[in-house]
Amino acid sequence: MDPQIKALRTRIIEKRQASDTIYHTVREGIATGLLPMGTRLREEDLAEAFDVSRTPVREAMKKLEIECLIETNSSSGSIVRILTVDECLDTLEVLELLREAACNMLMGRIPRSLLMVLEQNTRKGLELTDPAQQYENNAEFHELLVKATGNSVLIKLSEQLSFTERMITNAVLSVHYASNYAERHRMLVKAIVDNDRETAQELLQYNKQKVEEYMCRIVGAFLDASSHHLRKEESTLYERTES
Amino acid sequence: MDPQIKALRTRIIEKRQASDTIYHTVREGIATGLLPMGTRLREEDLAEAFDVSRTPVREAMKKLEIECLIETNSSSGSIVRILTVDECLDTLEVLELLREAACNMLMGRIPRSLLMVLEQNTRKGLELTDPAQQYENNAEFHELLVKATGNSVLIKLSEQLSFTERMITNAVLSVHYASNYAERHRMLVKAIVDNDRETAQELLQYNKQKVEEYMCRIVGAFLDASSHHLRKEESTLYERTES
DNA sequence: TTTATATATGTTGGATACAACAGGGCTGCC
DNA sequence: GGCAGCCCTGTTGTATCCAACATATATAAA
Repeated sequence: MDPQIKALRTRIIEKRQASDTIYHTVREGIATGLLPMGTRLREEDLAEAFDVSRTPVREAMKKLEIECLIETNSSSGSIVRILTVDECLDTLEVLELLREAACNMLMGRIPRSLLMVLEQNTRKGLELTDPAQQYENNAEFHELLVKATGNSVLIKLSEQLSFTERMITNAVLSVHYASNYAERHRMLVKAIVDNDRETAQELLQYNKQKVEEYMCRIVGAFLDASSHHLRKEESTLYERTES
Repeated sequence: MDPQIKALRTRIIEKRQASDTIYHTVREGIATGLLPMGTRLREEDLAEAFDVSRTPVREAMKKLEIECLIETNSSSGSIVRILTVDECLDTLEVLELLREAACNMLMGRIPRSLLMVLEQNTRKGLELTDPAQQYENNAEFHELLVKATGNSVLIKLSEQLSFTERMITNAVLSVHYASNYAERHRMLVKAIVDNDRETAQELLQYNKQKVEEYMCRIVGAFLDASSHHLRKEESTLYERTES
């Protein structure tokens, strides 16, 4: 059994179904990079690691499959799905979109209680220097805003995409996350509170630019790591849409 | 066994796993309204309907569960999840958002081949009078645009939300879908082709308004049908964000 | 009559055994 | 030596049995 799989060994918490525990644990393992893309996931191994039979493992696998986190080949088993560079870029693009939408939905109507939490977040963000922590702080900031919209669907989709972002970030941790973002976060909050659409738009635009830079650096890291996946050419977009 | 469950009886297609067939069939049943919200789904019944054991049924159920299409209570069984009015509105709001984003991404760069398909779609749309067909035509239009972006994540999320939209529409089919939309679709395509952002924005704005009206009518229909679920008050938003 | 307890029942959760299938390696023949 | 066919092995797919748990019900006692 792979040592990574062994590391998943977890006491099945009472009052929670085994398949749930397995699902969440494996999912977390994928996000953190403990189970890197391409890792083989044998049902038997997982069953042994969690000290259960294959049945709950299979249920967990089916859940992960529908989320496109693993890929199953009936004869050769499952692996943690390998994201292409395109998929990474697409994910970050849409995530950015949703976060922008959250800001727009909150314009001029941010609750005071949230404001304090945001203040706390950005204050902490100013002090952080570790890129991994900065990333976490940044993600938390946007998560707070998304949650504040109260739109359950937006919240759910954001969670999904943030998960992938986390996975990507952990996969290419050598790539530093854009720094100096905390100050901009403060300004963004102020703009939303003041219902100052112009400034907010400006900041979001800047943010978008930063994310693009970030994406480019990720692509670079990916291409260094594995040259199997190539960035799609603009021209292929058209071909693809013809089908 | 419920007659609805019986209606699912399907020959298991060779070369496709039973759990897959069950998953897709039940999912489609939920979308079309054959299995209305609240319908009880007993594993045993489904197993009998598909002439398999409970095992593949359970795997299918786990998939549906992770998509929030069914709700499972370990002791009393599963039901097709009952969407609250809030969730319906949230879904339509985000779906609208994604479709807008697709338009923006395509500004000035719509491939000619797609243009012809869109033309075909809108021409057909002008002739339709049946609200159900109009809805289908409308959904197809946006789906085409979304697919044309080539962003796999956007496409996937749109599919998810379109599914829910379909479900909602089928659930309250008495509510007529906004009509006279086909002509606006034509104009929108033209604006995208011409990179005429102003007109596009205007049309999208108008569209948003229409969708809001549509949503209001759905709320009305829902409240008529069941007064269990109430529209959230604005004030609760703040309370919710404090936690 | 009411309440508490025990029991019966319906439903899913988990374990185990077996089937099916694909892939690789080995052997035998050319 | 090379190639083809067969068998073996590894892995998932499915069936079936038993366990657990919650709910409803019936019964007996206060």
